[in-house]
Amino acid sequence: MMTFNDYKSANTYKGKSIYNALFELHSGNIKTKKQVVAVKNLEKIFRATFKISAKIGFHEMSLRDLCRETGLSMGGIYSCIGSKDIIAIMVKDMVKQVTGEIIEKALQHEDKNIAIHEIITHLIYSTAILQPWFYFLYFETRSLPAREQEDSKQIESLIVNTLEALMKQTHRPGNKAQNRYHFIGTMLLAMIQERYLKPWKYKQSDQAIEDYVTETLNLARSALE
Amino acid sequence: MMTFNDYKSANTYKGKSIYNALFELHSGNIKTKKQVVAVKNLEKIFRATFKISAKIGFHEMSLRDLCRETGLSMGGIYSCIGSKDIIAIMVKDMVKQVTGEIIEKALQHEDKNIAIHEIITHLIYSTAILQPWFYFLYFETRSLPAREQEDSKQIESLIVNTLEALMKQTHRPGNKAQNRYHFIGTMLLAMIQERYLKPWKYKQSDQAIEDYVTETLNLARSALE
DNA sequence: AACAATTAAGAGCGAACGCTCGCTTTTTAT
DNA sequence: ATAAAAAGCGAGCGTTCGCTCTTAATTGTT
Repeated sequence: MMTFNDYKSANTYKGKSIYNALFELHSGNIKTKKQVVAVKNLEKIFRATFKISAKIGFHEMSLRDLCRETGLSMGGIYSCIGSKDIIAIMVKDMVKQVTGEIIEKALQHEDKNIAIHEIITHLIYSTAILQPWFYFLYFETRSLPAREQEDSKQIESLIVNTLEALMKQTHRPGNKAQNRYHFIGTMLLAMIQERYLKPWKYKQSDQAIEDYVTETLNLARSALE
Repeated sequence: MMTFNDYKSANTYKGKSIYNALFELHSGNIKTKKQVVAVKNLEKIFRATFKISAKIGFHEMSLRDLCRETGLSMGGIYSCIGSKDIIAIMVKDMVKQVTGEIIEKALQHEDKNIAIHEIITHLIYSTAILQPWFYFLYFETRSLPAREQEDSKQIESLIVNTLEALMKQTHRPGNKAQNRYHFIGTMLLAMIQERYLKPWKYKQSDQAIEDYVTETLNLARSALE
């Protein structure tokens, strides 16, 4: 099994690079011209947003809170974002992109069992690296505009439906699990989410995360027998 | 296995009775003297709160939204609640009481396997009957005062720890699951929560809920083998 | 019918909200 | 060195917030 550190060092979205991706994805909403400047401030803004929102929620976070935490002024913040609400949309778009790429890549495997393992493993690792992003989207989906809310829910159903389809394709006759694939897919997603939704339970995460993956894969195996 | 309808008709907290319990639990915060009047309005207030908060979140719900949805005035609302924030605390207290009673009752069984089954079954049934209450608490725990937040998290850990302890007590030597009881307990809680956190996936709930219980019990069984 | 106690109403309060805009400072190019 | 461009600043705008308080209506009792 791939270790967390191996995955991390090969990952596209660690450190500052995610804010570069964000800048390219949302250049229309960003008045700041020069990418290096925008990226520097976007990092401040999103770090602060995650920190404050995790404690009190996105809507309760005022832009004055955000000024204090980032060290930027109102004007500085508003030259990097279109509006407060757009922050949430930007998070959704990043999460959607990351998740989509993981699934697309996994589906290229001939062996469907390997694909299932890869989706579970890479999603648990990715949601650990980008924990604040995934956590934020889960709790703030409701404050997105309706159209973006749909988008957010589709990320979830893409995961479950992909897992379900892959499990069906590995179906061996005599296996008792025939009609439970959707339920098992749901359970696997729930376990992926459990890990990034309750960070206080998994503080020493880097050490234990491979065990978490192993246990989750074991659950899948025993449920499928 | 007990059917949902059997459980429902024996349940203490269906219909108006939950608001009577709420009135007795929080009489200190309620200015309205006569219980029948208070209960009538509390029902309106909590129904409206759940409806609006589920869509946009508790903090985004203004008291003017609440007036519109309940048909009450500001004065009418404030004679039944101490403040907006106390609404969230009242929900937390109800959920805590309901969950505590289920676990306490289940622990009276001699047979630990029956106790485990009963906790899973009754929690899934109860969280279906009181879905808006449990859903609300999960998403709004962050907007509670710190002390009440702790209280809310303890409800979760009580469930997981109880399940873990019971599974340890049923441990048969030769069983491979020795060190996984906590993880399995976590998974079972995640499946209980999955059901009440994603209501749009389980609209036809009353029909399928017994299947959901069966599948969850199956997961527990296969994980423990 | 008269009166007291209770409940409902909703205008209005100060505080805080998201956001704008005129201005200053810093960076870049010439 | 100088001018132009970009970034950063923060007071202040109109609005909305949670909540209070006076007043009116309703209810219960005699």
